[in-house]
Amino acid sequence: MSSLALYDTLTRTSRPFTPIKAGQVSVYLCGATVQGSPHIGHIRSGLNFDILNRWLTKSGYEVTFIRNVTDIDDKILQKAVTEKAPWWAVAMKYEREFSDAYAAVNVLPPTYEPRATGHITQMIQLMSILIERGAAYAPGNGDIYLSVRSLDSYLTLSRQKLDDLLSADDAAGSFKKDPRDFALWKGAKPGEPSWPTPWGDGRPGWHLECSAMAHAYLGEAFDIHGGGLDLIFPHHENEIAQSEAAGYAFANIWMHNAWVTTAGEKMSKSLGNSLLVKELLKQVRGIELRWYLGSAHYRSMLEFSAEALNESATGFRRIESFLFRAVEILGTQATPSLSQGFIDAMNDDLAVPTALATISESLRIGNSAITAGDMKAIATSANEIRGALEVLGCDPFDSAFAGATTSAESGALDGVIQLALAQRTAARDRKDFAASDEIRDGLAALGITIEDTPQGPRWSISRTEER
RNA sequence: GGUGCGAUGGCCGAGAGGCGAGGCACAGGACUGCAAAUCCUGCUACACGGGUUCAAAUCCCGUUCGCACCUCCA
Repeated sequence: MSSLALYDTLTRTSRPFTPIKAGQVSVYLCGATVQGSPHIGHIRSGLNFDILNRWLTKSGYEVTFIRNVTDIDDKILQKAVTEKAPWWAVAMKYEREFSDAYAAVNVLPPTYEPRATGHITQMIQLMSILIERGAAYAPGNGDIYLSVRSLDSYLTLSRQKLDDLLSADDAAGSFKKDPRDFALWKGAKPGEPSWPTPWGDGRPGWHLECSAMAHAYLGEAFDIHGGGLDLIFPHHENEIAQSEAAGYAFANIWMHNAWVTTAGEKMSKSLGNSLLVKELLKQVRGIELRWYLGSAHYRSMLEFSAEALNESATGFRRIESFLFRAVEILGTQATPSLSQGFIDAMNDDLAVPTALATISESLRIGNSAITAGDMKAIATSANEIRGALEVLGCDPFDSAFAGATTSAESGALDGVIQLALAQRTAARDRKDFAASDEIRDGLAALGITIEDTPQGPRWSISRTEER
């Protein structure tokens, strides 16, 4: 039995995972800043860490999974202006879109999903500690800055030197003691939301909320902190700075997922609508989108293409189809189990691509077993495949993916098709192949695929779309 | 300027000193009335130049190219 090793950005090595408290794992994932509709890059992050969550749970840990929502920031305020709506309505609208997108690809809800604006008290408390300890200062304009020169260490995660950084262009003429100091809190501006503090009215800076909320729900030290690669600097560096300056040990392991890229480049928010989750869900099912986004290793860039997505979806249907056939033949649902190969792969820093190879192997064995009529081997393969799909969040029998049609409707549809198939079988029996092919072609034109098996004909909805 | 990541067959995509990952596509075969589905077989790759080693896709040095971050990006 192998044990879990995870890659830690801080040490740049993969190392054995040992939780702080035996049997329990605490995870903090930087979730969305709800300033626009989610694209597949955003959702990939949630999905990669959902696989981590599921694997930890499957491995027997009790997981506390916190994924925040940052519902106040500059871009949300800008958006409120362009959308002519209150900032809180904008934030809520996009938060719902994120929730819908996560649900569509079967990302499990986190244990708790704290919002930044709900934790102003904790932020003020954290700032008080930082000011008291001399790590932060209020220069009098309403802003509060963290003094990076006062820190024992800084930039350990990104391995940069403070003096090598290009200085921020807003540094000139500001109230900052050092141009690299960053704002924990921003003084109130006319027309913008603000909250009262001992140092004057204002609103949170970008980084403070994660330190405050991680502390609120996971305590001074926790196991895993995750997020996108682009958060390493400045967001995570600043979280570390704030938290350590306050005397907290903070995260034990840092995990970062890579991006979805297009034409070799990181997706940006100005890219248009084509890669929004809600658009792609018009092309493939949620389970297929998940299979595609989850198939690359979380630390590898995933180069998006419509062809790759379709190819991936086709591959998934092949696996799914085996499970459906296995259930028909066995007359019983597959019981999820895990092969040793799959376990070893997942334990090796969530090596999903290697894990997928084990599914392919099980699939080949399972399909051969169907041909051979080897019930025991069919069951073993089906169980292993279902177990693997469950961990990857792609179990086709998961109620999360239940279709929208009612059983009455699908029963009626099956009845109609069975009638047609009976006609076709009769035609084939009298060797009237012109008539039988006409029926098959007619059904195909309606998007229904017919396969002749030793157990008789079976039908399925062909989901392959042109383009 | 600083700090990282990467380059693998027609395509996608793992691996990280020695035993051909896997998938897709393609070709041949089995099965089929023909298909579909499935199975079998084939397709032997690691950017370039040096070096270390009995052995390098993997380690070291250099080069080229690509990508990213450097204070409100997942």
